[in-house]
This record gives sequence, structure tokens and C-alpha cells, in this order.
Amino acid sequence: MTGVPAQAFSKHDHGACCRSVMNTARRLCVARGVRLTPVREKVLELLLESHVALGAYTILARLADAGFRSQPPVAYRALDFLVAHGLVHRVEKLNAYVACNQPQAGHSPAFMICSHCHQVAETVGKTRSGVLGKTAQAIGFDIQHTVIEAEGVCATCQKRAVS
Amino acid sequence: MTGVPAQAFSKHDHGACCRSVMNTARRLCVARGVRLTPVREKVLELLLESHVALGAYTILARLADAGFRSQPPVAYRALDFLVAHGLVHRVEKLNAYVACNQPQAGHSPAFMICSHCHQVAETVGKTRSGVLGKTAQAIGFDIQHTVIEAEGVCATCQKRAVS
DNA sequence: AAAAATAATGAAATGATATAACATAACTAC
DNA sequence: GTAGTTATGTTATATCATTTCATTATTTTT
Ligand SMILES: [Zn+2]
Ligand SMILES: [Zn+2]
Ligand SMILES: [Zn+2]
Ligand SMILES: [Zn+2]
Repeated sequence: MTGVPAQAFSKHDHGACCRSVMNTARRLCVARGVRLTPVREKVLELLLESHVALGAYTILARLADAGFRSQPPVAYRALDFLVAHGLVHRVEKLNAYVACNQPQAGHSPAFMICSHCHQVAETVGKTRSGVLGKTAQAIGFDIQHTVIEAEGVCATCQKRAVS
Repeated sequence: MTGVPAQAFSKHDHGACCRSVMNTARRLCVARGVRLTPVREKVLELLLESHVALGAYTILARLADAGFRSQPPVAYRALDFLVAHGLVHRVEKLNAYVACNQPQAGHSPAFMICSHCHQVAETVGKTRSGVLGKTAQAIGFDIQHTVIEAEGVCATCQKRAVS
């Protein structure tokens, strides 16, 4: 939980992984004076179940199963809140969402998306020093947000494919 | 047209910019034995009109104005073709499309999106050597495609905002 | 504690983006 | 000119996301 890169594709105690993020999220919300209401917490919990990105309507369906209302805004509002507070990230390439695994830092995340097992690993993007940052600086472009995503096949799935 | 980074945000002869890309596109299609049919050429032409990304339905509307059919597949098929041949790129953050300005190279593009004037500048991403590439290599992740996009404000729009 | 302000949720409708499926037409190769 | 292939016509539907307005819950102010 402390700066492990691409945790999703590493062997790890996922139970601990979830609990840790969940606790951090709760602390963060208290610290910021915002409310981690039941829907919001449930959405985060759903996303923490695995490192697979979930679409808004998948989340919506699971919320419905759990007794929440089932109109689209229910999911989108919770997601908007979680994204705004850096607890969840949107994966543009997938139109889907993953729980952040380092919710404290005001980071610009980068993702590796396995197109076979659909797991998404989060790692930190070096916005300023990368090629993009350099070019931006050179032409006076002021970067506010970055989307850095790689699609490919994770090591585990590569091995599976061979056998 | 020759490796100028972030051309969209530089002063340039846009007429020449368009003609050059269009000619390259035509040559490329001939070389590859594929057909740049009227719809495909028209879509590319529409995208070349400016460095602003256009959504599929905007393109569809303009196609209709130009006398083409107006069902979604008309636009999506042409876009699929152009994207497959590297003549157009999809900007994930915007769900929209821009003409490529270096259509020859099998490059992985990076984009800078001005949230004020909506122009999109293309620059080259260094997939392998960047942080993403390094991390990928470290964990054995095989990258097939990258999405690298930065949203922010271009130099011109920053100046405008001040005055 | 009551009133006012703010934040969150309920509910219906619609907007925006993208694809599936199958029929027809146009090119290409032989 | 027939067969194979590629492209287009057309209808329908799938998928993703927001607008709008009413109601309820929570917090703040008095
Ligand atoms: Zn985990
Ligand atoms: Zn995998
Ligand atoms: Zn230009
Ligand atoms: Zn601008």
C-alpha cells in the first residue's frame, strides 16, 4: 500500500490492500469534512473488490442488488464524488472506473490495462519531466490534467497464452 | 509537416499544412492498396479544416450537409478506416477525432488539448523510454497501445485570459 | 429548539456516443 | 462474366452520461 508500482499485477494480500485503502478513504473524508455516505462507500467497496475497472452501469446494477436505487445518477453522483476526492480514477480508454490505491497523494496516475484479464494497474505518471511535460513547457502550454494509459497484456496473461 | 512538435499551437501556413497531409494520405493509400473513397476523403478533409477535434456526430452532420448519407455507421466506418491507417487519431478524453499530422510514421502520438480554444496539438510519445515504459518492462507488461493526453491551456489562450 | 442554508438523494426524461446485423452495390481477380 | 472481396445502405439497438426538478437529510445560524 506504500508506493508499490503496478500493484494489481503483483502478488499481494488483496484483503489488506482493500482495507487499507478503505481506511485511508474514511480518514481523508473526515479530514476534509466531506461525507462518505452509504452509496459512496458502497461504490468504493465495489471497486475495491478487484483491480478490474467497472463501468458506471455495472456499478449501478450491483448497487441495485445491494438495495440502492437504480437510476443512472445514483452511480454517477457517487463516482463524481469519489473521483473529485481522488479516491477513484476514471480510465478513459475503458469508460470505466478503478479505485485509487494511493489516495493521499495529489498524484497524476498512469494506468496499465491488461486486455486479457482486464485488470488495471496504477502507477505514477511523471507529468512534468516526461516528453509531454518538456514539450508543454517549450511551447508554454499549461497542463492541468493528464491521461496516461497503456493497453497491453500483463505478465501472467502472457504466460497463460503460451501454455 | 516535418516533425514540427505541437504544430496546432504554432503559427503556420495551415493551407499548406492540410494539402501536405492530404497528399501524404493519398500516396499512403495507393502504396497500401486501399481505397480513399469519397466519404473517407471527405471526413479527412473535414478534420483537416482545423486543429479542433470533432465528434463522430459533428462529422456526420457535416457529411450530411455535403450530400452523404446521415446514419451513424457512415461516419464511424470512415473514421475506423482512417484510424486503422493512422491518418486520424481518436482523442479518448474528448471522444473525438483529429487528423494526424505525420501520417507516415508508425508513431504513438501524444496530445495537448486546450480546454479554451479546443485545439489539439499532436506530438510524439516516447512510449518505451518513459516512466510507463520503464515500469512496464520491469513487471513484464507488454504494451500494445498508449493513450497520452494532456488537458490544459495553450499559450495563446493564456495571453487572452490576462488581457 | 426552530429556522435557514447547504448538501444529498429520488425520479423521470433525454442526450450523446457507438455498434450489431443484414441487405445491396461496387470494385477486383480470374 | 462469375466469384470473391470490399464498401455502402438501412434499421435498430446498445452503451455511456447529463439535465432537471422535487424531496429529504444534515449542518449552521439564530
Ligand atoms: Zn489489491
Ligand atoms: Zn492480464
Ligand atoms: Zn495546420
Ligand atoms: Zn487555446
